[in-house]
Amino acid sequence: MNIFALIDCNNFYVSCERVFNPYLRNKPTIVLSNNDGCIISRSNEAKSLGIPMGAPFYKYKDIIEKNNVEVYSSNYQFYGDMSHRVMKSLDMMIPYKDIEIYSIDEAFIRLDGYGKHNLFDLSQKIKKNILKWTGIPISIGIAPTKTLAKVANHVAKKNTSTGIFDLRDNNLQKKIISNFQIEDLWGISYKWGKKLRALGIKNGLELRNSDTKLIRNNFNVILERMVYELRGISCLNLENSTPKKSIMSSRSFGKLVTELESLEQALSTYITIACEKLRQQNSKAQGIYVFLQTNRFRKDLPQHRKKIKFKFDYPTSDTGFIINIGKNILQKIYKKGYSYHKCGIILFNLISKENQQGNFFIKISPSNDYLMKSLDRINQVMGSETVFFAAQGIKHNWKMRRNKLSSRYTTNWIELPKVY
DNA sequence: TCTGGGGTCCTATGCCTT
DNA sequence: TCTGAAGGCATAGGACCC
Repeated sequence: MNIFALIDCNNFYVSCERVFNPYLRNKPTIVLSNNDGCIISRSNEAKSLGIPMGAPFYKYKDIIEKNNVEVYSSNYQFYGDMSHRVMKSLDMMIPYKDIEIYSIDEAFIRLDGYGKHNLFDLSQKIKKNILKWTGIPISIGIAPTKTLAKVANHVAKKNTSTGIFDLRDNNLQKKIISNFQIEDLWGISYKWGKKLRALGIKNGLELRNSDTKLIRNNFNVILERMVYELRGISCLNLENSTPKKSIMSSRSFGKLVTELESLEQALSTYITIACEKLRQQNSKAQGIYVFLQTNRFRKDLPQHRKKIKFKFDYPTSDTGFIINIGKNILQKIYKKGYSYHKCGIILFNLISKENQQGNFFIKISPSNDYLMKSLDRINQVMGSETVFFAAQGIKHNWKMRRNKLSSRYTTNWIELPKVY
């Protein structure tokens, strides 16, 4: 029998901040997105104040100030390391092949072989150890399919004192999903929710009971699979981690930018970041998208947004080469007289370095590969941005806002927590 | 003043070839 | 040489996830 469990960290970013700052415990706390734009993680206390997920920060400033809500800028270096600790802990209790790291704060595990054991006890052990080893509280949902494990986890978080919920029983499944609004299911959001409601399908049970052909014709194979998953028939297995197929790097600017020179600096920086990631996974890119946009929320300002795609003559991971191409494209899409809010790049059609095809007409010198390797090594050992490209500039007046940043407690010697 | 960043998969479409 | 059917392939865009 298939048994899946979904391990999900509770209010992950807030929980990370609380690990090294016990003062925050029981205090309403939120974490903001990049550029301090939106609210992307909330403690339970903050949730009960009515602060919604994904809301623009500035719209809730009043409530936040009135209730002394603690506010943090997002600190991905720190959260990434904490995530790694959680997954590593899991790895110490469950065979590696039975774990799928699904996102920064979630993992699916397969527990087929544990059918005879008491799964509740096992779950309790996992939960207890992860809290002890990392300081992060988690919830666990158990079910015969991934989709139902998601549902179970939701119930575990909201309606149990243990943070563990077993949804293997067929009748229990029906009862629980009949109380699940259609949009609360994994894979269904606003658009499809609206369309399903128009067909008279309003909750999980109604979707489970719907005709798969009807769903396939009106939607797609993803939703059809979901109907089966809700019926307890597993269609989605654990997925192995594979190298990325595209890498994106972009940021909103701290303030609006008008001059091409600043845009070029920002773009060069994003290309540098993306290329580092590219080389880290041993890949080369076959093309790049460059995009540039004004702030769509500023109705009072003229709007301009454009993107251009460019295919390289041969796969590359050479930062300098890609910066040159990126800057050329930027000059084409830049129009004077607009205030820009964001730019970025996507490296696409990534292939493994080993599978790189040669080119009859162009001699590809390996020397730049060595140069990039040295550059990565220096920055790894001496700290990021020890060596950088002149095109990135020095002043960086376009840098994003991060006014309430916590320390990188676990990844930077200077910022280690201090005990007095 | 202030609205994130980074991904994946699927389908429709149009062109080309058989 | 023309025509229509059908499949392959690339691409853009839409939907979803955290």
